[in-house]
Amino acid sequence: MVADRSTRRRGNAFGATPAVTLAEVARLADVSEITVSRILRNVGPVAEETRLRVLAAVQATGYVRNQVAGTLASATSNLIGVVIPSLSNIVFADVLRGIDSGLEPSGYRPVVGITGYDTQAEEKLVGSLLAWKPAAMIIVGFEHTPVTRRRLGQSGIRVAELMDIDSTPIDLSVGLSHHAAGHATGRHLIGRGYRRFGYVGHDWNTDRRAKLRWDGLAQALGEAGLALVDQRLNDGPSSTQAGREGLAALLGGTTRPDVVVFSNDDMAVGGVFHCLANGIVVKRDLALFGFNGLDIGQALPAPLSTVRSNRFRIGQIAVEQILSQPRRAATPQTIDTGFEIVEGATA
Amino acid sequence: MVADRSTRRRGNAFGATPAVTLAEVARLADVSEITVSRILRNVGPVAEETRLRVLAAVQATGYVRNQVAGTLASATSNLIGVVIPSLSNIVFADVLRGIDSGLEPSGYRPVVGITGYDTQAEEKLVGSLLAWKPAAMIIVGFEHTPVTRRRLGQSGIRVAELMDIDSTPIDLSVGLSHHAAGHATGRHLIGRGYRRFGYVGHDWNTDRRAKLRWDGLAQALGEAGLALVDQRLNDGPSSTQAGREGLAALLGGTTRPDVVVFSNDDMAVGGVFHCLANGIVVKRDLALFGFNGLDIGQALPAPLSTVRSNRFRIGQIAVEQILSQPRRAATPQTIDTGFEIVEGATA
DNA sequence: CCACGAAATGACAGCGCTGTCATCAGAAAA
DNA sequence: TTTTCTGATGACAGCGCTGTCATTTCGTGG
Repeated sequence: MVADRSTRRRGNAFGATPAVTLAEVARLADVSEITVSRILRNVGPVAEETRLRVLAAVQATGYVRNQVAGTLASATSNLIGVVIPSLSNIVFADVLRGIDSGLEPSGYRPVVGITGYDTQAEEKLVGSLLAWKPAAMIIVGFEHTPVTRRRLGQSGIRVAELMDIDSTPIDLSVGLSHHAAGHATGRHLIGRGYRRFGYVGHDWNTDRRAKLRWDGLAQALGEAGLALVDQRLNDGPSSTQAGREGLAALLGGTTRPDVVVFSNDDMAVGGVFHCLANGIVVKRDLALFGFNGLDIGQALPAPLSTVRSNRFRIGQIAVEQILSQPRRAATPQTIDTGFEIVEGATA
Repeated sequence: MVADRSTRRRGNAFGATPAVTLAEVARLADVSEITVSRILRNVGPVAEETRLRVLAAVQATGYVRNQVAGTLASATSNLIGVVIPSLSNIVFADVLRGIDSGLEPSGYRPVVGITGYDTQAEEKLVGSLLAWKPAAMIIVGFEHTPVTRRRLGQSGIRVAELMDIDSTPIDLSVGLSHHAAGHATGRHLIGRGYRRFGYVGHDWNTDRRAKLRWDGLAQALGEAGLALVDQRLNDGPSSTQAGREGLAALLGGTTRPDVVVFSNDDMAVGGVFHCLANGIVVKRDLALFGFNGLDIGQALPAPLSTVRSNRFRIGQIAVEQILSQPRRAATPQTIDTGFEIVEGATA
């Protein structure tokens, strides 16, 4: 005998609660399912009386919409895949905040994945996120495996690559030119009279953008007939501690710089701490310069001289673009969110 | 005449790509859909030869699984709803990191929502996350509207409330006793000889845990026959700047404390900066104490004395619990992740 | 040479919802 | 009064997959 298939499964994977369906609400309100569906989605004409009756039934049953079924039926997802390298770095948390803030009024929800700066991990992640048929994907950077790039390309959905605009995007990129930021840093500091440049940085393999800034800086120096007098590269990720140690090491060298550019603010703050702990008067004895414009840098006893990247806006703008223009343009687009030199008091 | 319904819809909401289905892969590999499904999910016995043929077909078509359909059919979601108050505070970013790290090997994906410390916003969020029929929900804190609490309770899925264990959870709570942490702070500092306690804090309305720590501190002081000599409460969120200003205001008062306890490390770091900028020698002139054990505090010229909360572990443990025990226990559980006093050099 | 069990595969229905017509009152227009 | 809308509601099929049997195929022992 054939089992009763009509009750084969109930509740979720973990064998939880029965789950009220549209059908039950409809029965209770004495209307058809589709009418309930319409009311809950605010589409089509519905008599006020009916609406109230249905809403009461929803209330009474404790009905919770099943977006999974809805998404399948309508082929309209309200999920947005978000792929970021890390949450340890506040920069990406800022981007994610921006994304969330842009999404907030729309009802779209971010599904997040963290790659740990590993493009292989990213590949898997993108695969599993695409399986949810998200309405769009937002991903940090341009460094993807060929497979990732192909999948994103073929998905047909909008794909925003953030932070960086120094390459050609799959569909849309939102960010700033890190090369230009590095260059502007060099010009700015040269303009202020500095000549002996030092550099303290972190791992370029996982942070291509830091390398781009370095390139820009080096180019600006070259154009002025200058060159870095010394530099130190830590091979871990950026951190205050790494910046502190990096500056200590640099100052242990033979040539004393008059200004040190750090790969970012985290590192630069570490540099400030090194100076504080060693009686080096920042700016008078040694100028320091960062990148990002983090709050912490501005709260220092002497606000950090740095470049402000508009991370929050980058996330927000990406979302605005995607939501306002749900189909890809014929050619890849790039949105430059720019940057500003923050004078500060350390350089 | 009736339209051809078989082609009524194609691609996603935004009218994107055609989308390859299981059926097409099956046709190409000359097997049934269910066989393809089994192979992709690694279930049931399958001939190696068939597997290879199917995988080749998957490759050839560029097939991407549709988790939405799969979830609906199997009533088994691999989404986990995550609700946090903010990402500006690194503490919650740490928790989210912990969650992600715990989820990573399992294939589950976090769907994130940010409340902005607003329980009304949380209510909406929880509603829309539950609509995705997640396998579980992870949420920060105990402060929910009655509706939120009811919905979470009735959902039947596992619900983890994080950070705090000073209330009875809906299902599971993972965190530390903030009251105990505050109390331990008081005992510790009293033990080191401090008697004139000051306090600099931020808005308690949005951070109940800070209030709990204050309560514990006050209690410890009371038990020793002491009381706070003065305090300042900023009514915004915690920040380095707020801590800096708070300490300045406190020191402008009439009674000079010998130690100042801050509501957290962000605030305390601001306090350190104030001292640095005003020639106050930390510890000799004034001791400072924080809470959280953030990296930034430990990278200061003199490492901050504080209490380490194991935020990353909290997220991780919550996930481990949920995945290893997918059904609710008969009674609510609480997991204490504890805390440690970090001696540091500022108190 | 046949029965039997395990391995491999398939048929079928249905998960819970929504898009697409179709239908049916009642109001407005003719 | 009849026609024509417009507003309100419903019937139906199907989104793409997976759970549940059912069936086929083959190796092995009697």
